[in-house]
Amino acid sequence: MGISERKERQRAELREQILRVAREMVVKEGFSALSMRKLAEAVEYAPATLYLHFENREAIARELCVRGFGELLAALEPGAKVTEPLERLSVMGAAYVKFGLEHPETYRLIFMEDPRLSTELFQGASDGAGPRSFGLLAQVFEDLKSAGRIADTADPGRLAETVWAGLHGIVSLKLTCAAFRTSAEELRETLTETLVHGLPGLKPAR
Amino acid sequence: MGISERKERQRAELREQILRVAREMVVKEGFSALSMRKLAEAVEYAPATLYLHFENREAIARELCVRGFGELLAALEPGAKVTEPLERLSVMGAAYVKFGLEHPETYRLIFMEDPRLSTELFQGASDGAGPRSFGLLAQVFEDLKSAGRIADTADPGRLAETVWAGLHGIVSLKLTCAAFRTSAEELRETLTETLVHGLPGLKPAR
DNA sequence: GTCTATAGGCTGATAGAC
DNA sequence: GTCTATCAGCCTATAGAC
Repeated sequence: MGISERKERQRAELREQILRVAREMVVKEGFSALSMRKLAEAVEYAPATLYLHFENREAIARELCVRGFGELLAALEPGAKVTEPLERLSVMGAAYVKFGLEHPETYRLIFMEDPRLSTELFQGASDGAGPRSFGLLAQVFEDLKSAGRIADTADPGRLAETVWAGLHGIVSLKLTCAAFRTSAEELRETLTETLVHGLPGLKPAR
Repeated sequence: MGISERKERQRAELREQILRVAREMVVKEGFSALSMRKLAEAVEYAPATLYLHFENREAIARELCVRGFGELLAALEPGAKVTEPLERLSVMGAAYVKFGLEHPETYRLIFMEDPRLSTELFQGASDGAGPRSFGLLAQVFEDLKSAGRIADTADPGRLAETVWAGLHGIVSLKLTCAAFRTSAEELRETLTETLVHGLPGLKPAR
Protein backbone atom coordinates (compact mmCIF):
# COMPACT_ATOMS: atom_id res chain seq x y z
CA MET A 1 0.00 0.00 0.00
CA GLY A 2 2.93 2.35 -0.62
CA ILE A 3 1.12 4.47 -3.18
CA SER A 4 -1.79 5.60 -1.03
CA GLU A 5 0.64 6.27 1.79
CA ARG A 6 2.73 8.51 -0.41
CA LYS A 7 -0.41 10.34 -1.49
CA GLU A 8 -1.45 10.81 2.11
CA ARG A 9 2.02 12.08 2.92
CA GLN A 10 1.97 14.54 0.05
CA ARG A 11 -1.44 15.74 1.10
CA ALA A 12 -0.25 16.35 4.64
CA GLU A 13 2.81 18.12 3.32
CA LEU A 14 0.75 20.54 1.28
CA ARG A 15 -1.44 21.18 4.29
CA GLU A 16 1.65 21.99 6.33
CA GLN A 17 2.99 24.21 3.59
CA ILE A 18 -0.26 26.15 3.47
CA LEU A 19 -0.14 26.66 7.21
CA ARG A 20 3.51 27.67 7.12
CA VAL A 21 2.92 30.28 4.47
CA ALA A 22 -0.27 31.48 6.13
CA ARG A 23 1.60 31.93 9.36
CA GLU A 24 4.27 33.90 7.59
CA MET A 25 1.69 36.21 6.09
CA VAL A 26 -0.03 36.76 9.43
CA VAL A 27 3.26 37.41 11.17
CA LYS A 28 4.38 39.87 8.53
CA GLU A 29 1.19 41.76 7.76
CA GLY A 30 -1.30 40.89 10.46
CA PHE A 31 -4.27 38.63 10.50
CA SER A 32 -6.52 40.80 8.38
CA ALA A 33 -3.99 40.58 5.55
CA LEU A 34 -4.47 36.83 5.33
CA SER A 35 -6.60 36.31 2.24
CA MET A 36 -7.29 33.05 0.50
CA ARG A 37 -6.28 34.53 -2.85
CA LYS A 38 -2.94 35.82 -1.70
CA LEU A 39 -2.32 32.65 0.22
CA ALA A 40 -3.07 30.56 -2.86
CA GLU A 41 -0.73 32.64 -4.92
CA ALA A 42 2.01 32.34 -2.33
CA VAL A 43 1.81 28.55 -2.23
CA GLU A 44 1.48 28.48 -6.02
CA TYR A 45 -1.87 26.75 -6.15
CA ALA A 46 -5.27 27.93 -7.27
CA PRO A 47 -7.55 29.41 -4.61
CA ALA A 48 -9.98 26.53 -4.96
CA THR A 49 -7.28 24.07 -3.96
CA LEU A 50 -7.07 25.57 -0.48
CA TYR A 51 -10.64 24.57 0.12
CA LEU A 52 -9.72 20.92 -0.36
CA HIS A 53 -7.47 21.18 2.68
CA PHE A 54 -9.36 23.59 4.88
CA GLU A 55 -13.04 24.19 5.18
CA ASN A 56 -12.59 27.94 4.98
CA ARG A 57 -10.44 30.83 6.05
CA GLU A 58 -11.50 30.53 9.65
CA ALA A 59 -10.32 26.94 9.85
CA ILE A 60 -6.86 28.13 8.90
CA ALA A 61 -7.03 30.88 11.50
CA ARG A 62 -8.08 28.41 14.15
CA GLU A 63 -5.23 26.08 13.38
CA LEU A 64 -2.72 28.94 13.52
CA CYS A 65 -4.25 30.06 16.77
CA VAL A 66 -3.98 26.63 18.37
CA ARG A 67 -0.36 26.30 17.33
CA GLY A 68 0.40 29.81 18.51
CA PHE A 69 -0.93 29.03 21.95
CA GLY A 70 1.20 25.89 21.91
CA GLU A 71 4.24 28.07 21.37
CA LEU A 72 3.24 30.33 24.23
CA LEU A 73 2.92 27.28 26.47
CA ALA A 74 6.36 26.12 25.35
CA ALA A 75 7.76 29.55 26.21
CA LEU A 76 6.30 29.33 29.71
CA GLU A 77 7.36 25.77 30.49
CA PRO A 78 11.04 26.30 31.27
CA GLY A 79 10.16 28.90 33.89
CA ALA A 80 7.64 26.55 35.46
CA LYS A 81 10.53 24.40 36.65
CA VAL A 82 11.85 27.04 39.03
CA THR A 83 11.31 25.69 42.55
CA GLU A 84 10.75 28.82 44.61
CA PRO A 85 7.19 29.94 43.77
CA LEU A 86 7.78 33.69 43.88
CA GLU A 87 10.85 33.43 41.74
CA ARG A 88 8.87 31.20 39.38
CA LEU A 89 6.17 33.85 39.15
CA SER A 90 8.75 36.39 38.16
CA VAL A 91 10.46 34.18 35.57
CA MET A 92 7.22 33.01 34.01
CA GLY A 93 5.84 36.54 33.91
CA ALA A 94 8.95 37.75 32.15
CA ALA A 95 8.71 34.86 29.67
CA TYR A 96 5.08 35.69 28.97
CA VAL A 97 5.77 39.34 28.26
CA LYS A 98 8.83 38.48 26.19
CA PHE A 99 6.82 36.05 24.08
CA GLY A 100 4.10 38.63 23.47
CA LEU A 101 6.50 41.32 22.36
CA GLU A 102 8.65 39.04 20.23
CA HIS A 103 5.68 37.43 18.49
CA PRO A 104 3.20 40.28 18.34
CA GLU A 105 1.12 38.90 15.50
CA THR A 106 0.93 35.47 17.07
CA TYR A 107 -0.08 37.07 20.35
CA ARG A 108 -2.66 39.21 18.56
CA LEU A 109 -4.07 36.17 16.85
CA ILE A 110 -4.41 34.29 20.13
CA PHE A 111 -5.81 37.03 22.33
CA MET A 112 -6.77 40.10 20.40
CA GLU A 113 -8.58 39.05 17.26
CA ASP A 114 -11.51 36.72 17.44
CA PRO A 115 -13.26 36.33 20.80
CA ARG A 116 -14.57 32.93 19.76
CA LEU A 117 -11.11 31.55 19.12
CA SER A 118 -9.62 32.99 22.30
CA THR A 119 -12.40 31.64 24.44
CA GLU A 120 -12.26 28.23 22.80
CA LEU A 121 -8.51 27.96 23.34
CA PHE A 122 -8.67 28.99 26.93
CA GLN A 123 -11.49 26.84 28.11
CA GLY A 124 -10.99 23.88 25.81
CA ALA A 125 -10.09 20.40 26.97
CA SER A 126 -7.92 20.48 30.08
CA ASP A 127 -4.98 19.05 28.13
CA GLY A 128 -5.10 21.98 25.67
CA ALA A 129 -2.46 24.67 25.70
CA GLY A 130 -4.81 27.19 27.32
CA PRO A 131 -5.73 25.29 30.48
CA ARG A 132 -2.21 23.90 30.77
CA SER A 133 -0.62 27.36 30.59
CA PHE A 134 -3.06 28.70 33.10
CA GLY A 135 -2.42 25.71 35.31
CA LEU A 136 1.29 26.46 35.38
CA LEU A 137 0.56 29.94 36.66
CA ALA A 138 -2.06 28.85 39.15
CA GLN A 139 0.42 26.30 40.52
CA VAL A 140 2.50 29.17 41.87
CA PHE A 141 -0.26 30.20 44.22
CA GLU A 142 -1.26 26.65 45.04
CA ASP A 143 2.31 25.96 46.10
CA LEU A 144 2.43 29.10 48.24
CA LYS A 145 -0.83 28.12 49.85
CA SER A 146 0.03 24.50 50.57
CA ALA A 147 3.34 25.65 52.05
CA GLY A 148 1.35 27.89 54.37
CA ARG A 149 3.02 30.97 52.93
CA ILE A 150 -0.19 32.81 52.07
CA ALA A 151 -3.51 32.99 53.88
CA ASP A 152 -5.51 29.81 53.58
CA THR A 153 -8.47 31.93 52.52
CA ALA A 154 -6.53 32.96 49.40
CA ASP A 155 -7.96 31.71 46.09
CA PRO A 156 -5.12 30.53 43.82
CA GLY A 157 -7.29 30.50 40.68
CA ARG A 158 -8.42 34.03 41.29
CA LEU A 159 -4.91 35.26 41.96
CA ALA A 160 -3.69 33.53 38.81
CA GLU A 161 -6.41 35.13 36.71
CA THR A 162 -5.50 38.51 38.15
CA VAL A 163 -1.84 38.06 37.30
CA TRP A 164 -2.67 36.79 33.83
CA ALA A 165 -4.90 39.81 33.22
CA GLY A 166 -2.12 42.11 34.41
CA LEU A 167 0.46 40.53 32.13
CA HIS A 168 -1.98 40.59 29.24
CA GLY A 169 -2.60 44.26 29.90
CA ILE A 170 1.09 45.01 29.68
CA VAL A 171 1.55 43.12 26.43
CA SER A 172 -1.58 44.33 24.73
CA LEU A 173 -1.04 47.94 25.69
CA LYS A 174 2.48 47.78 24.36
CA LEU A 175 1.16 46.32 21.12
CA THR A 176 -1.53 48.93 20.58
CA CYS A 177 -0.35 52.02 22.36
CA ALA A 178 3.20 53.27 22.16
CA ALA A 179 2.62 56.11 24.58
CA PHE A 180 3.69 54.48 27.84
CA ARG A 181 7.07 55.62 29.08
CA THR A 182 7.91 52.58 31.16
CA SER A 183 9.25 49.53 29.30
CA ALA A 184 7.25 46.34 29.28
CA GLU A 185 9.82 44.55 31.38
CA GLU A 186 9.81 47.32 33.97
CA LEU A 187 6.02 47.25 34.06
CA ARG A 188 6.12 43.48 34.49
CA GLU A 189 8.61 43.80 37.31
CA THR A 190 6.57 46.49 39.06
CA LEU A 191 3.41 44.46 38.60
CA THR A 192 4.68 41.22 40.10
CA GLU A 193 6.78 42.91 42.76
CA THR A 194 3.90 45.09 43.89
CA LEU A 195 1.31 42.33 43.68
CA VAL A 196 3.50 40.24 45.95
CA HIS A 197 4.70 42.82 48.44
CA GLY A 198 2.25 45.70 48.10
CA LEU A 199 3.13 49.35 47.68
CA PRO A 200 6.67 50.01 48.90
CA GLY A 201 6.75 51.27 52.48
CA LEU A 202 3.00 51.68 52.70
CA LYS A 203 1.65 53.40 55.81
CA PRO A 204 -2.01 53.85 56.75
CA ALA A 205 -3.56 57.31 56.65
CA ARG A 206 -3.01 59.03 59.95
CA MET B 1 -25.38 87.82 7.79
CA GLY B 2 -28.16 85.47 8.86
CA ILE B 3 -28.08 83.36 5.74
CA SER B 4 -24.47 82.30 5.86
CA GLU B 5 -24.83 81.62 9.55
CA ARG B 6 -27.74 79.34 8.94
CA LYS B 7 -25.75 77.54 6.26
CA GLU B 8 -22.86 77.11 8.62
CA ARG B 9 -25.21 75.79 11.27
CA GLN B 10 -26.77 73.33 8.89
CA ARG B 11 -23.36 72.18 7.82
CA ALA B 12 -22.31 71.57 11.40
CA GLU B 13 -25.56 69.76 12.05
CA LEU B 14 -25.01 67.35 9.20
CA ARG B 15 -21.50 66.74 10.44
CA GLU B 16 -22.87 65.91 13.87
CA GLN B 17 -25.51 63.67 12.39
CA ILE B 18 -22.89 61.76 10.44
CA LEU B 19 -20.87 61.26 13.60
CA ARG B 20 -23.91 60.25 15.60
CA VAL B 21 -24.92 57.62 13.10
CA ALA B 22 -21.33 56.44 12.65
CA ARG B 23 -21.03 56.00 16.37
CA GLU B 24 -24.22 54.01 16.44
CA MET B 25 -22.92 51.70 13.73
CA VAL B 26 -19.62 51.17 15.50
CA VAL B 27 -21.32 50.52 18.82
CA LYS B 28 -23.72 48.04 17.27
CA GLU B 29 -21.54 46.17 14.84
CA GLY B 30 -17.96 47.05 15.62
CA PHE B 31 -15.51 49.33 13.97
CA SER B 32 -14.86 47.16 10.95
CA ALA B 33 -18.54 47.35 10.04
CA LEU B 34 -18.29 51.11 9.59
CA SER B 35 -18.28 51.60 5.83
CA MET B 36 -18.72 54.85 3.99
CA ARG B 37 -21.43 53.39 1.80
CA LYS B 38 -23.52 52.06 4.65
CA LEU B 39 -22.98 55.24 6.60
CA ALA B 40 -24.13 57.31 3.64
CA GLU B 41 -27.22 55.22 3.27
CA ALA B 42 -27.99 55.51 6.96
CA VAL B 43 -27.82 59.31 6.93
CA GLU B 44 -29.69 59.34 3.62
CA TYR B 45 -27.01 61.11 1.60
CA ALA B 46 -24.85 59.95 -1.25
CA PRO B 47 -21.44 58.50 -0.36
CA ALA B 48 -19.68 61.40 -2.03
CA THR B 49 -21.35 63.83 0.34
CA LEU B 50 -19.54 62.34 3.32
CA TYR B 51 -16.26 63.37 1.77
CA LEU B 52 -17.33 67.00 1.89
CA HIS B 53 -17.46 66.77 5.68
CA PHE B 54 -14.62 64.36 6.41
CA GLU B 55 -11.43 63.79 4.56
CA ASN B 56 -11.85 60.04 4.66
CA ARG B 57 -13.00 57.13 6.75
CA GLU B 58 -10.09 57.47 9.13
CA ALA B 59 -10.97 61.05 9.96
CA ILE B 60 -14.36 59.84 11.15
CA ALA B 61 -12.72 57.09 13.19
CA ARG B 62 -10.36 59.58 14.78
CA GLU B 63 -13.16 61.90 15.78
CA LEU B 64 -15.12 59.02 17.31
CA CYS B 65 -12.01 57.92 19.11
CA VAL B 66 -11.32 61.35 20.57
CA ARG B 67 -14.89 61.67 21.79
CA GLY B 68 -14.83 58.16 23.19
CA PHE B 69 -11.78 58.95 25.28
CA GLY B 70 -13.54 62.08 26.43
CA GLU B 71 -16.34 59.91 27.73
CA LEU B 72 -13.89 57.66 29.52
CA LEU B 73 -12.36 60.72 31.18
CA ALA B 74 -15.81 61.87 32.20
CA ALA B 75 -16.47 58.45 33.72
CA LEU B 76 -13.28 58.70 35.77
CA GLU B 77 -13.71 62.25 36.99
CA PRO B 78 -16.29 61.73 39.73
CA GLY B 79 -14.05 59.14 41.42
CA ALA B 80 -11.09 61.51 41.25
CA LYS B 81 -12.80 63.66 43.86
CA VAL B 82 -12.49 61.05 46.58
CA THR B 83 -10.06 62.39 49.14
CA GLU B 84 -8.42 59.28 50.53
CA PRO B 85 -5.97 58.16 47.81
CA LEU B 86 -6.38 54.40 48.25
CA GLU B 87 -10.13 54.65 48.25
CA ARG B 88 -9.84 56.87 45.19
CA LEU B 89 -7.77 54.21 43.45
CA SER B 90 -10.45 51.68 44.12
CA VAL B 91 -13.32 53.87 42.98
CA MET B 92 -11.55 55.04 39.83
CA GLY B 93 -10.48 51.51 38.97
CA ALA B 94 -14.03 50.28 39.32
CA ALA B 95 -15.25 53.17 37.13
CA TYR B 96 -12.67 52.33 34.49
CA VAL B 97 -13.65 48.68 34.31
CA LYS B 98 -17.33 49.53 34.36
CA PHE B 99 -16.89 51.93 31.47
CA GLY B 100 -15.00 49.36 29.41
CA LEU B 101 -17.60 46.67 29.89
CA GLU B 102 -20.58 48.94 29.37
CA HIS B 103 -19.15 50.54 26.23
CA PRO B 104 -17.19 47.69 24.69
CA GLU B 105 -17.10 49.06 21.17
CA THR B 106 -16.06 52.50 22.34
CA TYR B 107 -13.35 50.92 24.46
CA ARG B 108 -12.24 48.76 21.54
CA LEU B 109 -12.08 51.80 19.32
CA ILE B 110 -9.93 53.69 21.81
CA PHE B 111 -7.52 50.96 22.83
CA MET B 112 -7.83 47.89 20.69
CA GLU B 113 -8.14 48.92 17.07
CA ASP B 114 -5.63 51.26 15.55
CA PRO B 115 -2.28 51.65 17.31
CA ARG B 116 -1.80 55.04 15.69
CA LEU B 117 -5.01 56.42 17.14
CA SER B 118 -4.42 54.98 20.60
CA THR B 119 -0.92 56.34 20.78
CA GLU B 120 -1.97 59.74 19.50
CA LEU B 121 -4.73 60.03 22.08
CA PHE B 122 -2.58 59.00 24.93
CA GLN B 123 0.41 61.14 24.28
CA GLY B 124 -1.33 64.10 22.67
CA ALA B 125 -1.39 67.60 24.10
CA SER B 126 -1.41 67.53 27.89
CA ASP B 127 -4.93 68.95 27.97
CA GLY B 128 -6.24 66.03 25.90
CA ALA B 129 -8.38 63.32 27.44
CA GLY B 130 -5.52 60.81 27.44
CA PRO B 131 -2.97 62.72 29.50
CA ARG B 132 -5.68 64.11 31.74
CA SER B 133 -7.09 60.66 32.52
CA PHE B 134 -3.66 59.33 33.19
CA GLY B 135 -2.93 62.34 35.37
CA LEU B 136 -5.93 61.58 37.55
CA LEU B 137 -4.59 58.11 38.20
CA ALA B 138 -1.01 59.22 38.75
CA GLN B 139 -2.27 61.78 41.27
CA VAL B 140 -3.21 58.90 43.58
CA PHE B 141 0.41 57.90 43.93
CA GLU B 142 1.69 61.44 44.02
CA ASP B 143 -0.65 62.13 46.92
CA LEU B 144 0.49 59.01 48.76
CA LYS B 145 4.07 60.00 48.23
CA SER B 146 3.77 63.61 49.27
CA ALA B 147 1.91 62.48 52.39
CA GLY B 148 4.87 60.24 53.16
CA ARG B 149 2.68 57.17 52.95
CA ILE B 150 4.82 55.32 50.42
CA ALA B 151 8.58 55.13 50.01
CA ASP B 152 10.06 58.30 48.62
CA THR B 153 11.88 56.18 46.06
CA ALA B 154 8.51 55.15 44.61
CA ASP B 155 7.79 56.36 41.08
CA PRO B 156 4.16 57.55 40.83
CA GLY B 157 4.17 57.55 37.03
CA ARG B 158 5.43 54.02 36.88
CA LEU B 159 2.94 52.81 39.45
CA ALA B 160 0.14 54.53 37.56
CA GLU B 161 1.19 52.91 34.29
CA THR B 162 1.26 49.53 36.01
CA VAL B 163 -2.23 49.99 37.40
CA TRP B 164 -3.52 51.25 34.06
CA ALA B 165 -2.05 48.23 32.30
CA GLY B 166 -3.64 45.94 34.87
CA LEU B 167 -7.07 47.51 34.46
CA HIS B 168 -6.71 47.44 30.69
CA GLY B 169 -5.81 43.77 30.90
CA ILE B 170 -8.97 43.01 32.83
CA VAL B 171 -11.21 44.90 30.42
CA SER B 172 -9.60 43.68 27.22
CA LEU B 173 -9.47 40.09 28.36
CA LYS B 174 -13.12 40.21 29.28
CA LEU B 175 -13.90 41.67 25.85
CA THR B 176 -12.00 39.04 23.88
CA CYS B 177 -11.97 35.97 26.04
CA ALA B 178 -14.99 34.73 27.90
CA ALA B 179 -13.13 31.89 29.57
CA PHE B 180 -12.15 33.53 32.86
CA ARG B 181 -14.20 32.41 35.79
CA THR B 182 -13.72 35.46 37.96
CA SER B 183 -15.88 38.48 37.20
CA ALA B 184 -14.26 41.69 36.01
CA GLU B 185 -15.18 43.49 39.20
CA GLU B 186 -13.68 40.74 41.34
CA LEU B 187 -10.52 40.80 39.26
CA ARG B 188 -10.35 44.58 39.65
CA GLU B 189 -10.80 44.27 43.38
CA THR B 190 -8.13 41.59 43.68
CA LEU B 191 -5.79 43.62 41.48
CA THR B 192 -5.98 46.86 43.43
CA GLU B 193 -6.19 45.20 46.82
CA THR B 194 -3.17 43.01 46.12
CA LEU B 195 -1.18 45.78 44.43
CA VAL B 196 -1.69 47.87 47.54
CA HIS B 197 -1.23 45.30 50.30
CA GLY B 198 0.60 42.43 48.63
CA LEU B 199 -0.38 38.76 48.81
CA PRO B 200 -2.59 38.12 51.85
CA GLY B 201 -0.58 36.88 54.83
CA LEU B 202 2.63 36.45 52.87
CA LYS B 203 5.50 34.77 54.67
CA PRO B 204 9.02 34.31 53.33
CA ALA B 205 10.27 30.85 52.38
CA ARG B 206 11.70 29.13 55.43
C1' DG C 1 -6.57 16.70 -7.06
C1' DT C 2 -6.25 20.60 -9.42
C1' DC C 3 -7.57 23.85 -12.52
C1' DT C 4 -10.26 27.91 -14.85
C1' DA C 5 -13.88 30.78 -14.62
C1' DT C 6 -17.08 33.13 -12.28
C1' DA C 7 -20.87 34.22 -9.09
C1' DG C 8 -21.94 37.60 -6.04
C1' DG C 9 -20.51 40.28 -2.99
C1' DC C 10 -17.88 44.01 -0.60
C1' DT C 11 -14.70 48.35 -0.21
C1' DG C 12 -12.82 53.66 -0.44
C1' DA C 13 -12.68 57.22 -3.20
C1' DT C 14 -13.48 60.62 -7.17
C1' DA C 15 -14.99 63.09 -11.73
C1' DG C 16 -18.20 65.72 -13.44
C1' DA C 17 -23.29 66.93 -14.08
C1' DC C 18 -26.76 69.73 -11.92
C1' DG D 1 -23.76 70.98 -1.87
C1' DT D 2 -25.33 67.18 -3.57
C1' DC D 3 -25.97 63.88 -6.86
C1' DT D 4 -25.07 59.85 -10.27
C1' DA D 5 -21.98 57.00 -12.19
C1' DT D 6 -17.98 54.82 -11.95
C1' DC D 7 -13.07 53.51 -11.25
C1' DA D 8 -10.29 50.20 -9.50
C1' DG D 9 -9.75 47.27 -6.62
C1' DC D 10 -10.60 43.76 -2.88
C1' DC D 11 -12.87 39.44 -0.96
C1' DT D 12 -14.84 34.24 0.00
C1' DA D 13 -16.45 30.54 -2.04
C1' DT D 14 -18.07 27.23 -5.64
C1' DA D 15 -19.40 24.84 -10.22
C1' DG D 16 -17.73 22.19 -13.50
C1' DA D 17 -13.92 20.95 -16.86
C1' DC D 18 -9.81 18.13 -17.08
